[in-house]
Amino acid sequence: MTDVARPRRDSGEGTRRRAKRGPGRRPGPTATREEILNAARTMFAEKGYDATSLRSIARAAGVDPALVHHYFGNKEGVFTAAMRFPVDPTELLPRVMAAPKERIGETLVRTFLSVWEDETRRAPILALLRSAMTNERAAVTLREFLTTALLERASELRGTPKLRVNAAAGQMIGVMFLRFVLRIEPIASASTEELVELLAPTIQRYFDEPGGTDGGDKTAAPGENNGHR
Amino acid sequence: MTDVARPRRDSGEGTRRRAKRGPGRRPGPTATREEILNAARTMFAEKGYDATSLRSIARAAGVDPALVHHYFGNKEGVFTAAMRFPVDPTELLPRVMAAPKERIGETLVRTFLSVWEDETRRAPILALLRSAMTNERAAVTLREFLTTALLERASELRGTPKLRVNAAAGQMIGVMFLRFVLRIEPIASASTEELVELLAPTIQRYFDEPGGTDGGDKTAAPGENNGHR
DNA sequence: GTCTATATATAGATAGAC
DNA sequence: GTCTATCTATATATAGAC
Repeated sequence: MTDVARPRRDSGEGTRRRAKRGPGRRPGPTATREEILNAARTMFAEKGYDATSLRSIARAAGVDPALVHHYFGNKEGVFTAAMRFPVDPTELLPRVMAAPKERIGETLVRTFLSVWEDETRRAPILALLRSAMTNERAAVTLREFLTTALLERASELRGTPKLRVNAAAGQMIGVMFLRFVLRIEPIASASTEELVELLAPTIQRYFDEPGGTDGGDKTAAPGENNGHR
Repeated sequence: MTDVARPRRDSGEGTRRRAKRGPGRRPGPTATREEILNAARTMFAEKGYDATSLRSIARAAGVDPALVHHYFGNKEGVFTAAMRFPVDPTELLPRVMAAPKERIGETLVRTFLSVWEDETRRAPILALLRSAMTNERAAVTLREFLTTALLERASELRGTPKLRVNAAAGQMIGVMFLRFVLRIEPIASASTEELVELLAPTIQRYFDEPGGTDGGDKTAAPGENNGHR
């Protein structure tokens, strides 16, 4: 190697990070931790787990990479801290499932959309989705959340066969994928009302007919676990 | 990981790659290129674009990393070469869309499933899906393929509004995601027949009712572009 | 609590020997 | 056509100064 090995040696002069500031703790209460988490949520949402670096999170948050490490230990620590799910199913799900029998489809679609249209709630969900595609740890996190917190409880609350709840979830997730990830038209630009018109009957049907089109489904008896796990 | 700096200096003795062999071209016709592409398809399917390295592809294919570069130039070259889509929509789609009006749902679900159940055809699709989540190049590839090769042509062939075709695609993609990526039960273990029973009526409905539940849809006239893009 | 400096690993890519 | 060796960039992680 020639002379290009270590190009910089001075500190705080040739580097123009953000505002010039001496070392040591900043004055005032520390909101830095939350800023890092917000930046991390955005980064994980955009790039997924593996492609998001601690350095890029630090850069987005305007802090030093070592500070991120200081707060959360390592990348996985940042991830699990950032991925506290932004929807509380224990509050949201019973409210949805308590809808009148014939409006369960519309209620569910509207609730689902209201969460996804909200940028601050969509980001962490997208982060989990993106990361679950390529990272086993994220896949386990998402699978467990979906299964125990949403799907199984929805099945129990309404006595709907789990397979049909899965199908309804697939419909909603698939549409969100086309709308927000691939941004395929015209569904990416459709209004909430258009989507409700389009999807509510499908969701309604999954929750309406416990036996499917010709009664061949294996069903989960309402309020009772049929031993599927 | 190597224990010290440069542990090996000789060639073909201390290294036990696969079989011992001298340098230079191997005898016989060269199937190496295809082997590399097969390995690349598997790797991209498992890890996505960014997390797949040229070195890991070479390792999986049993060749030297430099050879991968020799054939395909760079990582993007390997990707586009590996991602030649394993389903030919110009052959498959008209066959599906020519089904009897009342069996379009079942036909489409069965065809879709037959592709996804086939490991060799599922791998490259999964690769595209995974990569599209985190990589813009892959997202563009997948969006263009889905839009021009599948969705718009399906809409034209049947005169179905594009928004409804999008919804049908979302249903299928979402279910495949739950089944093959997240492996959520019970849909991950459901049989083909169960899935046809479950999903065919939904797909059928999207292709059946051009006006939606109360006629509010914007429609695409058959064989004519309504100027949505 | 926040920073600089650096150890260590691995990525994509190139040059050139055989 | 296939390989070794190496360059450059960037990743995660750690040590310790202030």
